[in-house]
Amino acid sequence: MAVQIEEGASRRHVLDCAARLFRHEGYAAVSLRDIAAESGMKAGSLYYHFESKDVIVIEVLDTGVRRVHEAVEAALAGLPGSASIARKIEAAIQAHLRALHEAGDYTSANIRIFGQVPPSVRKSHMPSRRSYEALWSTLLSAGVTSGELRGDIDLVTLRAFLLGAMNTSLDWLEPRSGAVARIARDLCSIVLNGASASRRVRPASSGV
Amino acid sequence: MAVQIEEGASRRHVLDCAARLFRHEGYAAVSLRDIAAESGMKAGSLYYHFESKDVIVIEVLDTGVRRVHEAVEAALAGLPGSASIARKIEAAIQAHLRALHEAGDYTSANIRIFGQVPPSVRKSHMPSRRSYEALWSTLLSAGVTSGELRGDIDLVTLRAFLLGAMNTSLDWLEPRSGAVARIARDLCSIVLNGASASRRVRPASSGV
DNA sequence: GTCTATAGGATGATAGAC
DNA sequence: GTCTATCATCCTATAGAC
Repeated sequence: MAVQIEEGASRRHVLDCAARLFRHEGYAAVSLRDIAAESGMKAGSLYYHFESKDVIVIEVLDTGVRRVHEAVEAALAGLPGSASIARKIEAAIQAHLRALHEAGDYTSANIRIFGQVPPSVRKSHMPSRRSYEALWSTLLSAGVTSGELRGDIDLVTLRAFLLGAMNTSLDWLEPRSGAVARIARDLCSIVLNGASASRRVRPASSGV
Repeated sequence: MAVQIEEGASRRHVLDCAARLFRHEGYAAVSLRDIAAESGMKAGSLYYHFESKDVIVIEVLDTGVRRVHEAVEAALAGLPGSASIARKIEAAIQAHLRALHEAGDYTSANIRIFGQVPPSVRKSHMPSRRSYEALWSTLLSAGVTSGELRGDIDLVTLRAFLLGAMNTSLDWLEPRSGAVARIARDLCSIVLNGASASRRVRPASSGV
């Protein structure tokens, strides 16, 4: 048991360092020498743990999506089955944004470098992405079926905009305390009051 | 006059080629040799027209934002001054998405490589971005002032989500005929019915 | 204006000592 | 498991011929 725990320890350490570098520097700007130095190693030593740079990148990408996926699943599992779609979407948005901004380097690195990696790497990573997107498709479809979401909007479009809007928040949101919660509330309000089949719950109180 | 027209012709040709390559391959994957080959030149010849790779990249980035900016300004100028904010936002979204998907390589390249360029390049390019963002801030602020948009949503957040959602459509939207118009309509409907101070105009007709 | 040639340096990956 | 040393290749940029 203890053997198994220790088995991949330094491998995991290298991945942690790689994720941190990719997050802040981007894909192409991070060399194997950089990853090695950050890990307290020399470049050649990395090849004992990984057979190529691509393998490292793919593992960072997959881990990033998996953590967001698990965070959102956990948030949904924490709700009663009878919860409204609105509540579920709000919980999912909150969990996605928290994972992106607070849960470390893998999630941020994933969004940051996905568009920069070679096509072969992206291809290997796509199944993880598809799996997470399916969670959202299921959620939104259930909303349409139950009548809580409008039926006249293409769900692929809605899902893409939602994920796109959340992910680009990495580019401009400085992670101050409470900021993520506020952003999640605003985005949820914008999207839900547009996508919900019912009329807006609370009208804007603009004046006195 | 004819002299001036010809003056920067091959310089412009190089930029066209660079934009096309950056759009499809990303920033780091495109070398000066690639740009030269695409332009029908050798790498060394580029230095007659540009003093560094950074200069080429910055010019591609600035041109990309400028074209979107001009397209949106033209769309707004084509509306009567009395047009509602909703109509103006719809026109702006439509113009932004058309410029992104149909108006060529500079606009797409800009979105694609912005996150990949060195910090010094990004810094040089920021004024162009800020200028375009100001257009949207003005538009949204006018909507709040006139009472057509809710006053309880942070406008920086709204603007960032709108631009983010539109820009990421490059990642997943295959540019079929009519697709852009449909996406623009859907996004506009989602955002406006959430951000508008009035209640939803047309309730979802889900059945017969 | 475009070419060839090359400087000067970084990169991914491999071989073999320890 | 980690090291040193190195290969082969690529890069941006420069110098000088034509």
